[in-house]
Amino acid sequence: MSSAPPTSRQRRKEARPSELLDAALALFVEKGFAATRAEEVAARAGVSKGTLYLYFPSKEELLKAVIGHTLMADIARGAEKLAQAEGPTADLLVELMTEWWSAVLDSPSSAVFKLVMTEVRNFPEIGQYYVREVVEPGHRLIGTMVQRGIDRGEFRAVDVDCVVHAIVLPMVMLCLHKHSMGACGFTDPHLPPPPQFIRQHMDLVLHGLRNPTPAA
Amino acid sequence: MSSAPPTSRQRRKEARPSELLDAALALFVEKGFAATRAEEVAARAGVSKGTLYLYFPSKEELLKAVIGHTLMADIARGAEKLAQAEGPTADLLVELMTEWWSAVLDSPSSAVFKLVMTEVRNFPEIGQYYVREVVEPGHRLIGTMVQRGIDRGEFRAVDVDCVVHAIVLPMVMLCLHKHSMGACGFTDPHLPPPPQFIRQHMDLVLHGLRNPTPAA
Amino acid sequence: MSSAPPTSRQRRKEARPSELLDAALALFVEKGFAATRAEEVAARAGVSKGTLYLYFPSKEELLKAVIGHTLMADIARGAEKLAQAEGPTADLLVELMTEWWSAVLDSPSSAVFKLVMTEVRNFPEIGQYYVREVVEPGHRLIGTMVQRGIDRGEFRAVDVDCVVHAIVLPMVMLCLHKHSMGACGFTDPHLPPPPQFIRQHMDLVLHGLRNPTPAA
Amino acid sequence: MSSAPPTSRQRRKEARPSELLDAALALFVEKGFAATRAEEVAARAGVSKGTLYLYFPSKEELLKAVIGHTLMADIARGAEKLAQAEGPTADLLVELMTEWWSAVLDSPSSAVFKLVMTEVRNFPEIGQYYVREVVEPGHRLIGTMVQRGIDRGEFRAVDVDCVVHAIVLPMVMLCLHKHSMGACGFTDPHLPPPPQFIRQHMDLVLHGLRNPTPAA
DNA sequence: AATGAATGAGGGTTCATTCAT
DNA sequence: AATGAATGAACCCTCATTCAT
Repeated sequence: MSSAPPTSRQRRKEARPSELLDAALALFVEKGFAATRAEEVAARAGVSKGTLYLYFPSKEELLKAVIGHTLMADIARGAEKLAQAEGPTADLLVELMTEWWSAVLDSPSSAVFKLVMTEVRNFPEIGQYYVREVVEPGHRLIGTMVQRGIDRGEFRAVDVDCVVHAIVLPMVMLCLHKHSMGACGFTDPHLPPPPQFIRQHMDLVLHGLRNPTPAA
Repeated sequence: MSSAPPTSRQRRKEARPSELLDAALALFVEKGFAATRAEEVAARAGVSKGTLYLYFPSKEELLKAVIGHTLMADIARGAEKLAQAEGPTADLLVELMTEWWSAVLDSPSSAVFKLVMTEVRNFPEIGQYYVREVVEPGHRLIGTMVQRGIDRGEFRAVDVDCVVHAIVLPMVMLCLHKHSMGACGFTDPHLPPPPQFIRQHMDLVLHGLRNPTPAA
Repeated sequence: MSSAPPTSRQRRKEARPSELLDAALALFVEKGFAATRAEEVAARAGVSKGTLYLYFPSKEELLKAVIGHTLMADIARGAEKLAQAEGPTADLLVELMTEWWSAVLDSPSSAVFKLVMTEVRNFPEIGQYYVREVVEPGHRLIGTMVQRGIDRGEFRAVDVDCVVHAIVLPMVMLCLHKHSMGACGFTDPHLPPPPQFIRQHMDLVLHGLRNPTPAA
Repeated sequence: MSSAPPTSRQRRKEARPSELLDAALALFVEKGFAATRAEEVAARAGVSKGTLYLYFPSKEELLKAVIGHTLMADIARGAEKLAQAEGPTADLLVELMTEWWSAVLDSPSSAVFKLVMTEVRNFPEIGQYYVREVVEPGHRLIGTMVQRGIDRGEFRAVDVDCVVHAIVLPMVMLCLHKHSMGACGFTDPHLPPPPQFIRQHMDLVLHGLRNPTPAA
């Protein structure tokens, strides 16, 4: 009955918020929230200034929506894969981290890290959201894997949280770098391309973890 | 002739730029460059709006001066210490890194990392300066130490650049965190206090480096 | 042919302009013309923004139509009654003024006085219309009655125009008050309810008119 | 010591708020609050847009200040004169009302009545202020005079409040008219010039008050 | 050298009006 | 006839910068 084919007008209306959020993310990360004009966001999404305000009540609400809208999908997808994994923990971790972070680095999600960093102090709600939805689930996931390695006798009995940080922080830095120095062409000549860097980094950390006398 | 003892007025005058730079660094890092009003900087430095423009021709020039003014000292000091060090490389690295980064984290220098990150894309000159004065000297210094460990047979023959990154990136993240999420009270409950975190992190990395058959 | 009973759609269509005018009058008087949004008028009339523009080419034309549409009927009705009246002039005036103004105060017509007052200076055509259709007929009507009282020896030979003003101005103020201070709950505690006020006021004025030696 | 002659800069700064308030009153009454642009107010006061905001934090605060700033003086002056008056009550009332309202009509104060009327519904605080500072003191003052006339046997024992309204409402209407229809050139041809109208009006009302058997 | 009043360009937001559906 | 998405001119307000004192 009500399944009439959506008119082009309707199709636009449904796509609009997403288009605006994408445009906003790109610009907020590039120039900063304060230095981005609402009109620029609209223009990049291909609409006029007024239209932006049809979908978001203010620039600030747009910012919050940007944070909420992105990452979600990627986080969920990562969680699933990690949870179902089988086999030697070290291999698993290397494989999954390499894959997941490579994907994030290639997607707009990578920009969110910088956006949160630059804007939390002006909009603390952003921080709450980020900790709850990103930091904690992520930390828990990886921590579980590391603990599994220890429990199985594959890893030394190290401090789990510290290892998680050692794994994650450089990855986050990579994301931050991509959207700051990296985007300006200041690519550190010592830095290999991301997937390779990630693998090397994981190897290094896991080498430090490996139990010299496995299940002996 | 000009060696008369400086009057309090003169002393003030010489201190002004530095006071303004400190104020500017704090505010730029807290609110972002674009969201910081020139008058706020002046007020925090205890002078009037007009006075700011007596010392810096524009807000943008003030930003560049802020970047240039800070870090310098800390970098130089660190370089000296590392260069003169003696003894087993691992111990040296742990000791010096712990000490230097702890100092940086406690000083306003730590803020510069965030400032560069947030503003490079709007002012690329900042990036050039940062790479030349901070990234490269720092990388070279630590790289030299790692190489020394390998040369002496203390470390495995790993990729030096990768190790340097593994050492440095989490430290930089710590600085970024301090001035973003951390400043909002979102302290990761898994994160130990900085000096301890640094030491743990260095231990982990160096454990991964250590040669199982030293000088065998 | 066209005498088929009007469908509900047609009935709607004919009622539309009137519903819009009522909504517009209420809102223009409440918030002022400039502060009223076209969409609010439409919403209060139960139609969409676009529909408003089907009936009125612009917000300004809507305003003019509002002025023209109201009052007309009330004015005409009052004129008729006054013209046919018989008996002692004082009684007639008291009776008719009390009745007519009470009716006006209870109807939306009372709002027009305020609307004219607030908007003439921005739309002078409103003033011309108001003077021609309301002020002059009204003044002439009451003036005729007063003159009749003087001619019959019932009233002193006062200045007719001045008396008309003395009668009318407080009534108009009552209307203005109702839609400004009164609508905000600032009812003057000294003010009796309208019909009683009108009667008292008429008594006072007519006491000042009455000839002490009638037809002596 | 601190009585240095005020520089021209200082003199301007002190005069500014007043100049802005005068400009604002004139424009708000002419075009209505909503239809007046902040820049117009500034321009009429001979300053730039930004300067307006140096003295008033928003357009709305400017409106409130306008109401509060005007009338004050005139009200106070009127109160004094009325209080000190001597002689037959009727003469006193005629004299003082004529003089005071003529003065008000010639001053910018007369505009405040219209401003309050047009804007109360959007800014109810205005109403509270107006009732407290203008309506009630004024009513009390005139009421006292009328009561005095009754007490001395000069006036009939009429309803005092009703008389006060009969006296005042036409005067207020005169003020409203001056700044609405009157300002558009729609001068009622039956209306004599204000001072004469006021005197005639007072005569009419007092004739209705006068006791036919004074002190008999 | 220091101040802070003044400026005016710039950016967020609203809303009358249009027009494809 | 009716809708409501889209537009863009207009308006409030901010703030970097200037300059008379």
